[in-house]
Amino acid sequence: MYLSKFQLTTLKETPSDAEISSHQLMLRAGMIKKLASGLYSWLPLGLRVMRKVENIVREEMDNSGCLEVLMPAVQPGELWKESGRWEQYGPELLRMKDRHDREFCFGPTHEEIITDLARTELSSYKQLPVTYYQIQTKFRDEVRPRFGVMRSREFIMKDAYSFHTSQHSLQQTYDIMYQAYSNIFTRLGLKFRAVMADSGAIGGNSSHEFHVLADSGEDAIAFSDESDYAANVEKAETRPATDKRPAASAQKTVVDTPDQHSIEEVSQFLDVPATRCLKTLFVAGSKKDTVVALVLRGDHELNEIKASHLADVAEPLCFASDEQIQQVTHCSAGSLGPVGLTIPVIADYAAIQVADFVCGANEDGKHFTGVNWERDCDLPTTADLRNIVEGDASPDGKGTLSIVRGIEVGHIFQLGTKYSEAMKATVLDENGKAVTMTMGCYGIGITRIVASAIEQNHDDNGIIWPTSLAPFDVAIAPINMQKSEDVSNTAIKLHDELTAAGLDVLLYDEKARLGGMLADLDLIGIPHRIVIGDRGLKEGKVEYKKRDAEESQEMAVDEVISFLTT
RNA sequence: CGGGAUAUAGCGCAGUCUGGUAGCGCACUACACUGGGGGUGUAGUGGUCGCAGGUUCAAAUCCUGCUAUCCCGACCA
Repeated sequence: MYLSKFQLTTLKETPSDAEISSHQLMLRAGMIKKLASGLYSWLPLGLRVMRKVENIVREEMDNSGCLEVLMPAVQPGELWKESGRWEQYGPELLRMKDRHDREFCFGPTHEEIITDLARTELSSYKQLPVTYYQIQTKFRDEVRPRFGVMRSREFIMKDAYSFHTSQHSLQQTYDIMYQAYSNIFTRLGLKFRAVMADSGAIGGNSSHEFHVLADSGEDAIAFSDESDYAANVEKAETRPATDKRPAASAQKTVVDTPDQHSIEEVSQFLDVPATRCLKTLFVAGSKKDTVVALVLRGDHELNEIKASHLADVAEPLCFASDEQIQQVTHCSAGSLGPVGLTIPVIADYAAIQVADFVCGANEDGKHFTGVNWERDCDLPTTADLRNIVEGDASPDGKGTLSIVRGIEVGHIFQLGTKYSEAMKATVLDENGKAVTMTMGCYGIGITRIVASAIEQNHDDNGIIWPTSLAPFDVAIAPINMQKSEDVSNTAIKLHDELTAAGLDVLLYDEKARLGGMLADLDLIGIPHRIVIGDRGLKEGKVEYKKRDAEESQEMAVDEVISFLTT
């Protein structure tokens, strides 16, 4: 491809409304252009990358035995009413009416449509299992679209749906999809992790999220250094400690702590590490007008989802009001502690492991030091109340946990019969009896992958594409091509021969100074770059540099060709 | 939906307080010079100042209403 026949519109300045690197770089490189909030046009350069992602996904899905279909983006409301989601789905569902006043929506997902397809197309167990997939535009009317195509309203997704007559068969396909997803992200050249989702709720391996690792990711994920365990931080469980609590060595003492409320303040004021301070939070109980005390180690954070699942605690979680706290303790939040409380007390597993701890004295401006469970107050019931932190033991008992940030780009889960039952999707089994099909569902955010690949691979100069995603494989930057026949001939020769060898080559044949060319090529992230100049050609050499290499190297023209094509 | 901000050329911004015929940088066009990281010069193109009303001899500027966009929060696959 000659640049003069392509379209490259790069920006030197960063558009002001782009916050994260991938968004800024996609705009600067001229990959996308915003049309309205959450809506983007894909320009030629960006589309090339997206097609690469699509093709890899498509190949791996095909290799896994899935069948590609294409369903309408606009869907009749009728089907959504049948599944019950017309009412359930909030304003995120873009609803509309046609000229006959019939209701439709722009599909945010396709369970209803595929289930309708399956119930009319499939009639025998002999046709199962089957997995359909499509690569298609979705629309979700996000409350707050942001970060460019990372969280846009219209986006492209690969969604797949499988149909089975047994849980066993579903599990088999699920495992195949898990492997296919791993293959896809490996081929894309991305650092990723499969992470357990909904662990506990449905149990077992019923749901996994696939995350691309990047510091700017919206999710925090915990993984073990010695096993495959990996989970979303908000879902990762902590376990009761197996060690014995250290023996008490200090006396319980009341100390004045005027105006010291937060753990940070108290810990600094008394010069006691936060790990030896306990924080006590009052929340609404599950019975009306009751209050429950939750006790956590000072350096830990309450996990509101875990807490709200406890039988004694109201769901959703609701913190006690100042009046309620006053009623129970005659003091205000900031001086609360578990000593002498008459309301139910639930402590986190880690909190009861602390000896000689600091806690509020339930009296304004006073704290206890040297408090010990059992000796100074009853041992409370214990539960998993907190967010897991770096260094915690892995819940599977193997290794310790590290925490990294990730961008969710894939999700596989077992749907069961939620849709097939509501929509009466059945086939006849061996005995000629109608059975409701069991379903699985597998999504990959195509457009989000493009953005997350950039989040994971860029530097100050621009994007560094993994080779499998790059819009072009090789870029040729000829110095003064318009004036030097040597340079021009070599550039064209390189372009033609590399292209003939099956590489996507971009020849910078427009008039520009070298600095301009290099800045452009670094920005758009082409993996291999060849600079050609008269000076080097006198020695028969051109200059080759890999995008992420520190230094360039001199090579003979033929050498470069064989280097890049073998 | 709550809080905050912005809207002037394709992009980044000044001008608004104090009303008087639209500015700067980048990009773009033409020509010349220019071999190592967005170079220089000369000459150009491009804007009914988000929209609608009002005040005024006169509105980008003051007033009213609306719309769009962004940020923080809540919500959410």
